[in-house]
Amino acid sequence: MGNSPKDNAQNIVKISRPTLRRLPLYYQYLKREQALGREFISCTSIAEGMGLTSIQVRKDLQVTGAVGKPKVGYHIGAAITSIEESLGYNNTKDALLVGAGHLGLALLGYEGFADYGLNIVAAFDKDPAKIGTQYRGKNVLDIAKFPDLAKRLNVQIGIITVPSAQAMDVCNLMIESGIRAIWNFAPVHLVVPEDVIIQNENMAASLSILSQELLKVKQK
Amino acid sequence: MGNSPKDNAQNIVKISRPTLRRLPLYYQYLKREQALGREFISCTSIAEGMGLTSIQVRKDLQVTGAVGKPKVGYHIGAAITSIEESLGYNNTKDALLVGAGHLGLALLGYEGFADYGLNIVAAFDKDPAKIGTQYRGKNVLDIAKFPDLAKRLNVQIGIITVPSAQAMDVCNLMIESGIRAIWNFAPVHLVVPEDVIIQNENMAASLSILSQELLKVKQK
DNA sequence: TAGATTGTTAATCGATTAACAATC
DNA sequence: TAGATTGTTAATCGATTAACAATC
Repeated sequence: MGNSPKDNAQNIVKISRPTLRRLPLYYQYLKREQALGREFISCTSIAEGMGLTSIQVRKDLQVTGAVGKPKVGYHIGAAITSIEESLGYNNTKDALLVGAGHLGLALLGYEGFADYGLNIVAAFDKDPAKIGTQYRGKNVLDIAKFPDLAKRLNVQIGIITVPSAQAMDVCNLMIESGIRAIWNFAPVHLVVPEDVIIQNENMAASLSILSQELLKVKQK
Repeated sequence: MGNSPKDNAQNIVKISRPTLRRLPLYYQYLKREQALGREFISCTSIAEGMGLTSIQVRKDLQVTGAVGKPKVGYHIGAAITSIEESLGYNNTKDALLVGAGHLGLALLGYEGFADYGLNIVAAFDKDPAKIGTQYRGKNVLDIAKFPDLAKRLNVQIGIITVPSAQAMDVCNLMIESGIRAIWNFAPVHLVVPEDVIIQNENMAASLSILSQELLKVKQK
């Protein structure tokens, strides 16, 4: 019945880092094409629209389990579902955010995260002026309440948007409160136990790539 | 006089993408060690502190032109300077930002960018309620004034922090105004001419990596 | 001097690209 | 059917890791 050796591997498929970075982009792109009323799309077309090669698109979609038809291409809806499943977008995960500054509020209020299965439950801060306020229907709570709430809701994801100097303290607090994965926006290296996952959002890195490219162009 | 074949290559050294992403992290780390009063550091020590291998650290520092002494390690100050030079942190670049929402203001007010040679001159928005306001001494101006100011100051870098739906329009406006490099925070694929550099800050990608790791751990 | 640590060349690993067969 | 497009296997490219010689 046309079974591939992948069928029994199911969810356990390891997705490479570069592919993992591109999948959300496909997702965004396909969603947009779908909104335009399109039903099928070839990987050549995706590649052109996204500035990649068609082979890469095929390889990437393959790891999600998406299947296309020769001469027709991929069913957009099915491809979207495949990506959603392999990235876990469909089972929503709760998160708590610490640091209700502008960046924190930007993340707290960003509705787009729902698409990626992320629900930021509330924000925390130590500033009395911020505690008790709301932003887009979400509360800014006293940081002292963090451990209690995290444990009660069994939240696994923490988001750090405090200044660098406080990031390590917040990180420790999170770990003590049972947080297993930390999305860190402070430009510091956080030291964590083996079993805690850290994902650094490193804006300085992107910036470096940008200025490097700009430098290269100027030298020509 | 111990000249290496790299000496005449000077600034033209191509730095690989992965290295380019790590260099700012070394920079941050070394700055912190320097602040602690340390003068020399071995790559083993850097590697341990940052969760990398010592060989990788040596290779990375090498492309910046940093030179170490056997048994002593790298002079921290000199290594910092090397990174600064190869990433262009020392010649400050002006940038204009469009979209004075929370994310935009977070970037506008972030003092850390100065370290990376980026100076956000002003923000722009179309919302009359925001136009004319200030944040940390920087003005929020009418988007209508963008082309004029960009041309007059000969600004090369534009930062997009508007909602996805408006990003492409803003992008076009920037290009018409002479912007050559765009740092895009909207989760859309922007189509630009060959000679315009786009750097997408793709939060969804980082988020995907985080949830994927979390998924993997759970399955064990 | 002896030993630690850098610098450099070689080997491995993984991701991208190319080629081509399978198929609707 | 013929041709476009997928799926898959092989070849290339580049980055990481390993090994070792150079040197303070």
